Amino acid sequence: MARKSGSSGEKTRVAVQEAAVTLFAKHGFAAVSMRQIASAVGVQAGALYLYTPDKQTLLYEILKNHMEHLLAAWAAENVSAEASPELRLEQFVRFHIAYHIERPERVFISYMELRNLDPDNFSRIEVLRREYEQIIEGILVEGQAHGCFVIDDARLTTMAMIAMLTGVSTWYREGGRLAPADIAQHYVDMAFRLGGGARLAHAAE
Amino acid sequence: MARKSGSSGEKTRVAVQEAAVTLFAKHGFAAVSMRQIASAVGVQAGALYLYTPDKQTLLYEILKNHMEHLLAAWAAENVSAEASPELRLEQFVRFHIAYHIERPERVFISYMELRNLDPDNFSRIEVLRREYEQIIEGILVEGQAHGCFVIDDARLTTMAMIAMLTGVSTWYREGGRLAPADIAQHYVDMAFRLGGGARLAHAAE
DNA sequence: AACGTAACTGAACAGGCGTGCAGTTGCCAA
DNA sequence: TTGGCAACTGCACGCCTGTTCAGTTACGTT
Repeated sequence: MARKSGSSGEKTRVAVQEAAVTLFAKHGFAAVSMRQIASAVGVQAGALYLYTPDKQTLLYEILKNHMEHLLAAWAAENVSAEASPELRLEQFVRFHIAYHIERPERVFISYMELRNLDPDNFSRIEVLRREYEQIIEGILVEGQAHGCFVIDDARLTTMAMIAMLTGVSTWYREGGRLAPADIAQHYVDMAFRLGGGARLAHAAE
Repeated sequence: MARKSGSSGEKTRVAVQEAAVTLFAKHGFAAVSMRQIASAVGVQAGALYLYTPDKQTLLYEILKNHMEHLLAAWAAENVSAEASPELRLEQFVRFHIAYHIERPERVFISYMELRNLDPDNFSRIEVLRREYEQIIEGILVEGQAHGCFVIDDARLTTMAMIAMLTGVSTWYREGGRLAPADIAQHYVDMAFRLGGGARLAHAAE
């Protein structure tokens, strides 16, 4: 055999990325061989090099796609920059939780395999990460200026909030005790508490 | 050469663990070879097997030591079970932040390399992790019963708080903008906010 | 129907992997 | 001072690694 019947380059390209994502998430980048990826795709190892110049680039492309898609998805939410910081924080938290719950593997890889990027690729991804962090930091800073949030240290609160929100991907399992929408609601509440503006959202109390 | 002059089994045993911790933290378990560890210790690869039966056990021992030491260190804080939940939460947060800031490598490995444990070792470590999580969950639940904390979902708040607190190890660098004690204070404040008991600690505002 | 090219195989390369073990050396107790 | 053991070397084993490439087959176009 050589070329498979019904084969198409684009289909295989996608299959390679998906197989790599699944395997990297389960075993880690360094622990997965090109032969394992190839076998998951149903192809010989050599064929992978039609789609990536090397293993390192395969990882980089996965992280880059993930971050760019994340940023584009937030942009597509079309949350107006003139909306109140409270509304924007609520929207952001719902978006972040939903996005992270839906793509556990890519999220996992994206902060687990950063150290396996070579320095150049690492700093390219860092730029995108920073850009994403700026979204929430901007909301908090503006909310503080408006007086609707009470924050001691915006940078530290940003880091704490991102850690708290992203943490959902370490324990969430499909079909668990809470539905995604309930989880999102709880995180909205907790984000408001952290921001010192515990009103809105849940109202009452 | 064979035996080195001035050599002692116990010294080498410690050196092996420390070299492994440093290398695992920097490159990941799977990406580090026994030969690299040996070379960092100043020894040939074969000599490592005087101190560990295999690479897997070396990782397990590191995680186990870390978790046991963490639990023992908390116990040594001697925080009375009769103290108020507020006081206990404050003590716990200060302890957790200080501990995690002082041992970044071991902390990093302990949640990064869990998936590289074989199933038996994994569940042994999970028991210890659960035990640690119970400490904070217990404080929150009791505080809720006492009426000094206002919490919707204790389990979820626990996970959020642990993620927030442990997140410090992803960005903290020695000599950074904030001193450890300041960071701890901020995290105490934020923990109280999350727990819905924003009084105490910082007082005023 | 013939041809070019896209898709893929299968073997090969040099090097690294975890681990085992016979042999060598330094240290300490008798 | 001699024996025994603890500490370690150096090489070997079989296997796996990422990557390359000449050869083979299916598909799309002319």
